[in-house]
Amino acid sequence: MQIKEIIESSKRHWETALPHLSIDCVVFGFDQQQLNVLLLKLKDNAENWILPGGYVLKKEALDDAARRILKERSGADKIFLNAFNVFGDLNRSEGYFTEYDDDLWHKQRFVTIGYYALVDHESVTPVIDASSEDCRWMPIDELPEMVMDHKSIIENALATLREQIRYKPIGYNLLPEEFTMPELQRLYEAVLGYKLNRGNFYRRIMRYNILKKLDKERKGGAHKSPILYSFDKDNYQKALNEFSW
Amino acid sequence: MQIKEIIESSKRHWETALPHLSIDCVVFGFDQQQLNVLLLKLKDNAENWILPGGYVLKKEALDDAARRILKERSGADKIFLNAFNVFGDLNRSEGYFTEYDDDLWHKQRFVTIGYYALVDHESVTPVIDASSEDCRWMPIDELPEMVMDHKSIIENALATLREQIRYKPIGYNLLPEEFTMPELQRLYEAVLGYKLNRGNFYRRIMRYNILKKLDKERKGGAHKSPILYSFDKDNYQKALNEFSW
DNA sequence: CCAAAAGTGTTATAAATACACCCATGT
DNA sequence: ACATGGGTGTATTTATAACACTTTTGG
Repeated sequence: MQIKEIIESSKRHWETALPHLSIDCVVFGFDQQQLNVLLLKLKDNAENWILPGGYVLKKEALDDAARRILKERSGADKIFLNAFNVFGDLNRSEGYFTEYDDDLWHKQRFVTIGYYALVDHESVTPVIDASSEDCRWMPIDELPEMVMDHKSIIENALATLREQIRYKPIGYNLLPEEFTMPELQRLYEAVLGYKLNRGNFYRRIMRYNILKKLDKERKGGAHKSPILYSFDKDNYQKALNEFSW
Repeated sequence: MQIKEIIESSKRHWETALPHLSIDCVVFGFDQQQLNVLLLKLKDNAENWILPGGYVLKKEALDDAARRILKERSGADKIFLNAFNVFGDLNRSEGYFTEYDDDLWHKQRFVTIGYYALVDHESVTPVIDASSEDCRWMPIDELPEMVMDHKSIIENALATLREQIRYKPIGYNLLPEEFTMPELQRLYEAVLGYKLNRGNFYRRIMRYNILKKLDKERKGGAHKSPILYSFDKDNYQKALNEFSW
């Protein structure tokens, strides 16, 4: 980002957003192989990547801000969003923007709200905005160097996701509308980080009654066409509200 | 609180604290009978109670702020503190302080970080500060009318506590240094809201290996003196870090 | 003696885990 | 033919729950 652009955006932010408060989104996406996180690379910031984040408008609810930021960054719309932690240490942005004036927006002390989001990999077109030189999916087990405490924010989000998956269904927002059983299983394995037994997974998933079997198959593979499923929205929501997985 | 005092504190807060950001503490204490929450009643605020809360100093980490606020309000020192959620809706403080000028600190739009704290009931002396007319323990199943969204913040904290107790040990900060097995069981029952089987509870607790049996008993009861225990700090910490309860 | 506490035994039930079998089907 | 997918059977282990019995002990 050019100095001029930074100064410009700084003025705008002071006028429109709540100071000292930011939102960082850990956006998880699944590409049928592995779990990925959406990351940005700022211009002029060497090799360091950054979480898509933003600020809360003065008349905007926190959750709405997270949704807006995510939409701006990824084009993703129907998403599962959850505030999972707050990061408010003093030293978390130490050493950044030191060469700028103290009234620069970005140089404030920030408390950031960590949101994690589950999005369908396919429905997302990473948007490279004015301040970024790159925006892309990165696999969670090969994260690049990251700015400030952003890597530990991701690890914290992943730990939360792994706890959640044990007693709440996951997948509604990480998979396309229609998907197959092996795809769902691979998603679970990617989140948990280990293999699951196929037969047991099948029975367990079926027992929770959150799937609708569609009357069609995914053609074109090299082998037997797998059956397509979609989530039963009502039962899925019901399962989300209980906590007994 | 007198108008004059409000105006005074307003000036001070603008100088020392981060705007738009507050902390509210749900302080749980156990009195051998039931689970209680520490609540305040503001002067001039009719029948409405409020959570002990405060603001984050400009050069103060979030967790430190929560600890400080709690110490000021309760005198409690060695406490278990945990940020459990953020409350950032627009309408959460709507209708308060409407009769004051817009530059009043308290009239800002606030995003509040909810912390829950577990404290030893005995070690706390509720402090009635300048702005409060009352400060006391209230049982969680008989909460009074509360200001803004504070009642739902408590319910959210309690739900979090009930989830936590299923896979992490609870009690280190809710019980005195030395305690008996029946006391620990009553604590669990108070948190969960239902009775547990004694024999099974005994075995389960023992299996987790977090208790040190002391070589003495609690004398003076009407019946057989129960054995005193304390927590084995190392193993307790280890159990906290795993997540397999 | 009585009531609470401590510790253990037993049994039923449910859940998790690991394997294995059979059938279907697209190339 | 064969690799993948769908569906089910089954045996083992582990966890949870309900209940009961015994012994100890303070008053």
